[in-house]
Amino acid sequence: HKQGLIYRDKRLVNWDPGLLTAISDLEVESREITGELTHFRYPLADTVYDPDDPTTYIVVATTRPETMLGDTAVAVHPEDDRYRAMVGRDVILPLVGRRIPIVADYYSDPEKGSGAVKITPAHDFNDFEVGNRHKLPVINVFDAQAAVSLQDNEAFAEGLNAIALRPLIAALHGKDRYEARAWIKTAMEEAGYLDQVEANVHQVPFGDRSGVAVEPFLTDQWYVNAKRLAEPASDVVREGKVRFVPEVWSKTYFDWMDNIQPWCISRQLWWGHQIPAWYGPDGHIIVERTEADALRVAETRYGGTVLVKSRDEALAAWRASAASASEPRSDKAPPPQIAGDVDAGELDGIAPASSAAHQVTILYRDEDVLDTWFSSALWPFSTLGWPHRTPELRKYYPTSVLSTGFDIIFFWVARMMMMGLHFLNREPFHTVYIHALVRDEKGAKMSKTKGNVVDPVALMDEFGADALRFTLAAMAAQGRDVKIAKARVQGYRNFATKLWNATRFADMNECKIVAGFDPSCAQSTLARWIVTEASRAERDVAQAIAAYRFNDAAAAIYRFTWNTFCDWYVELVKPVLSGPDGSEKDEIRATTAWVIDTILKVLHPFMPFLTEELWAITAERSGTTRATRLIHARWPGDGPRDESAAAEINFVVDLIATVRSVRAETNVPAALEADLILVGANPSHENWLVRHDAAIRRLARAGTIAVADVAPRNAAQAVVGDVVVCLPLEGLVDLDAERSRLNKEMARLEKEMAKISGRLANPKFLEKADEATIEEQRQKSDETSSRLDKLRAAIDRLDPAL
RNA sequence: GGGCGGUUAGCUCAGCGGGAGAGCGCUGCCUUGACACGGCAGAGGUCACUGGUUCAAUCCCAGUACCGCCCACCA
Repeated sequence: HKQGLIYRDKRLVNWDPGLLTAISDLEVESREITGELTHFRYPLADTVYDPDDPTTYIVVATTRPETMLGDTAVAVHPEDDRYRAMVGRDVILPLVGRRIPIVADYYSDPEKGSGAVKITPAHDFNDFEVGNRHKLPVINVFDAQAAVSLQDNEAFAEGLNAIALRPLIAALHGKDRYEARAWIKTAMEEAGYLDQVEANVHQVPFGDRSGVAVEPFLTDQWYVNAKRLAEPASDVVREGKVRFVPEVWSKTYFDWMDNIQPWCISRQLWWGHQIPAWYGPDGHIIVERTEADALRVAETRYGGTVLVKSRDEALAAWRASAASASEPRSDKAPPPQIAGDVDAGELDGIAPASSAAHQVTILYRDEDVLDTWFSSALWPFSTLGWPHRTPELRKYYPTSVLSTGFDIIFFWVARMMMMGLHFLNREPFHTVYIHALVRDEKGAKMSKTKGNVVDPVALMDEFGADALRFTLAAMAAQGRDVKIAKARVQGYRNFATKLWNATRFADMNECKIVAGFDPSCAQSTLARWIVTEASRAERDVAQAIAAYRFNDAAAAIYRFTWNTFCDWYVELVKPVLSGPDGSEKDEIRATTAWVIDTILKVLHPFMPFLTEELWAITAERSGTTRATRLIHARWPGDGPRDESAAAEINFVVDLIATVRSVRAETNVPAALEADLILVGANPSHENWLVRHDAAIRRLARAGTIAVADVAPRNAAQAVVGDVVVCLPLEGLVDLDAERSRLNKEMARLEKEMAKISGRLANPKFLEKADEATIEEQRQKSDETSSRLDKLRAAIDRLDPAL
């Protein structure tokens, strides 16, 4: 206040006649209304009105006929030839009799209505601006409830014949705006000034709490000079000290900051920080942090005793003392009525209190509270004990990342930036992460007032808090809005159950945590492979989180846990765990426990409750204790990698998957253990087959596994890398199904091959594409053609004629 | 009216210059000693439309259509 940043001003505000308060744009909701556009004729002054002669009047159109009571001009476009001659003349406002000018203003749009527009500065934002430009009087014709208020309305009566006005005032004073609208239309029609009424669809703003049409209304309010605060707040984003993620949102921020308007911060509500302003009887305003400070200032100013009372009491006391002060001078007009609800400013001019030492001066505190966003703007530091220089404030301000929705970039983010820079000279955070907005099933923004809120508690009751949290992370892709899909929450609940069961499996197989276990020393390929995959998953998740790509992070840990760990590792390891005790079994047990630990750590940010629980349970079952809770545990660092182990297991996985697919498609009975013959296997393939014999037999439902130089006839066959796997099941295999399966695969590969060779045959491709891409295409070409050769051979071997 | 965004499998959504993906749903098989909130195998998409840039476009650019959001709007 003392720096001139906060001031009191008389302005039009969006007034909610239901709540009797000024409301912010955020609380206004536009609705499409089918109404009427009423065209009135305003007769030219000093001319005889003739309904049949359009040169004797000017037509204006309005959707709010009742506002005509407050009209103080008619505006036409300066370059509109139709009205050029009329500019500077006056019209007589019908019913009222006020003489008002025709002004030229660019606001008037020749394309709309008649091209002439009535100007009501007290009840329309644009008209208010026009009024300022042309120094027009501002005539408020409504009260706070949006009822017509003409009785004792000096601005309205100014320059008019009071006696002639009486019938109009008697008819309209106190009438609701809509009743007044009807009355005026009728009266205008009866007087011959109604030109026409046309149907009209237009947007009308409603208060979203009261459901009442908002009315522009003239009041005294507290304002912040936001422009002065916005400049530094804009600069820190331009200079990169504060970054928006995704970056496009900085544009929204700049749009707001560059066009910032004075910010009305007073609200006529009960909840909130009460404005620390005290009014004295002479209209002086004292702004101090506390009432004690205000009293001290007031005592210096007024002398004597100063008391703070309620507004009503203070006004009554002032009125009484003003009356007694003016008594000896009976020629002075009586003090103006205290009108309106918030018009302390109108008290200017009331007789000042005497400064005699024995006198008592009454103050009252502003009853308004601060706009909720003003209070919220202080959040980054007021929560840390500001204005005191607390240790918390020193340690935690500035904060780091603000995560919020794009709908409050204006209201909250921008204001926190302004306040933080103003009060602490430092931006409140370095990154603003803008997430998507959850919408209802129709795509509408959730709103407490509309009641279309997706209830998170109900979803949590049904699927668990972790499932909901994971869903939100998985859907956090940086789009605009998200429709919450229940099936998806359910899917992630299933994921939680899956992990729970996998952990149970490990427990049943005594996969205990081994203190000091070093996964890089594991000997078995399975262990080395899963450790490699876990390390990859950890890296993927960490990178995605660092890039604020939470959906990618969630997907990476989901895939590893379910598709790699549960679907393959657990299945491959079963023969070992149910086999004889020994060093391999011990190692697999320890590795399994280690991998689960890694999953818990990496998954913890997404499913904190489940993982924390499992963290405790697994330790207890292992007979150990954890150094910390999971939430405080260290994120796993880079784990070891072993690409050759990965190649080996990938071959086994590929083999099993292929055999399963062939069996299913050629209708091999599920219970049948089919023998496998591998053609084209090299020595390491043979090693791998021996090493994983049990797992392959179990997972591929295989009988014996053998290696051969030549494929048997009439067997089902499939290509696995460089190897052809055959299921010699003459009589059991559906050979027609097998032939069509192979042909389908051929067709797919041939299409692929045609694409690749077309590319490689194109000289421009070879000339312009980068080398890595060309090399990649060559490799793909080799792989595809070798696969095609094997498939062709397989189809040939199926032909019984050969 | 101004601005921004979207249009990819039946549904909800990722991907975004060189092989079209996930979850749910759907089809077939499986009561396999962790899990039926499960397992295995599948089907399903000229990536809205039209033109352009490029050796190459679902991806970049322009336009069209439809959908949505924000701002303005009570003539």
